[in-house]
Amino acid sequence: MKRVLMPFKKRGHQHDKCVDRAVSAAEFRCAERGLRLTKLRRRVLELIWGRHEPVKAYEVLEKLRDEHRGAAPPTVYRALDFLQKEGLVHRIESLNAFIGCGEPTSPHLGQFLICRECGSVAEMDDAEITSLLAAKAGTLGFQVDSETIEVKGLCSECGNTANGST
Amino acid sequence: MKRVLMPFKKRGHQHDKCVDRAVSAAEFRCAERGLRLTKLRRRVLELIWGRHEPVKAYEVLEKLRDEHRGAAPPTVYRALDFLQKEGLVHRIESLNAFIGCGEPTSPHLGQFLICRECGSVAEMDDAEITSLLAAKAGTLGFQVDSETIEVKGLCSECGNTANGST
DNA sequence: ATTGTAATGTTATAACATTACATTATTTTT
DNA sequence: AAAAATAATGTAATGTTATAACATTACAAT
Repeated sequence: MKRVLMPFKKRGHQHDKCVDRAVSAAEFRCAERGLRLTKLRRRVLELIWGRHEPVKAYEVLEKLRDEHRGAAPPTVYRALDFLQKEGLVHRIESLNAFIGCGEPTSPHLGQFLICRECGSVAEMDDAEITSLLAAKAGTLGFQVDSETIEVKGLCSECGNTANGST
Repeated sequence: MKRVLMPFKKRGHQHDKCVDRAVSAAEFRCAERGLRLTKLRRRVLELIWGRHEPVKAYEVLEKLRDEHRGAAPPTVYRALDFLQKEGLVHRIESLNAFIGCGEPTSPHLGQFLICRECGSVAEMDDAEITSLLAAKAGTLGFQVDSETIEVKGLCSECGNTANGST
């Protein structure tokens, strides 16, 4: 019942590590479930993990094309569908973009905090929020299946350095 | 600090009333703010209020064209931008669609409950949810500007009649 | 070897949204 | 009332995001 699946990352952190961790986790998940993390899928996952910001499908496509002639929209969207279904990436609905999942253990929906300045995203999966929302929905007789929660604002790093200090 | 801005509506309710109320509210809001609810904007608002379900921009466009030759995508999107900015309609990000605001007093973001069976939508604006979310975001040093909350599930009417009773 | 299934290739198009610039309508200023 | 300024709309083109439809290839199971 962890709450923060992916915090905001500092500029200049060792990002290779993040990508490696994500790919290893994906390999483990797929092995566990008897699924194939093909070269294509792995590469799309890496490209999504290029930054801690949402990445667009057509950006992935463009990069993919540099190394894989014949890549087309379905190539990317299929890989993304697979990765999403397995909980390895999330779609950010309000941006039409995708981001690597901070903790691809079991598929889940997260709550996303999106910085309006730097674009970075943190992922939470907070049970209190989910259950409060379910309770409130319940008062209207609504049974919740899934939730999309995307919050925009200012991350700590951008908030601190904004037109003020030092 | 009302919580339910628009409940689920029964099949067969007097929907004309809903539309009239929405248009009147819009007229009032615009008068109050010195804005022009032009014929076009009013008509787009009516078309969005055609159902208690999200309506797509190109659906509006198609209907508009029946009565207004020369309607084009910008015609619709401009009207929708205006209506959104004034808090008269909301955009449902996860559906690329729009829905009339249940209580267009002051602009706000709502929390939307979307039935997977019948497609109807209820709108809440629950301060507890908003403040819990802000508090949780705060623990990560994140300042919330705005939130997108869209929940999918089963409304009471569909839940009751689903493959079970009677 | 044959067959079944999953994955990918390929072409085309659907669906959603914006840019850019011309024109018209309305309000404000003189 | 005329001129100027502003707001709204018309129009054409284009940009962006996503899927449909069908062919082919890779891999696994028998």
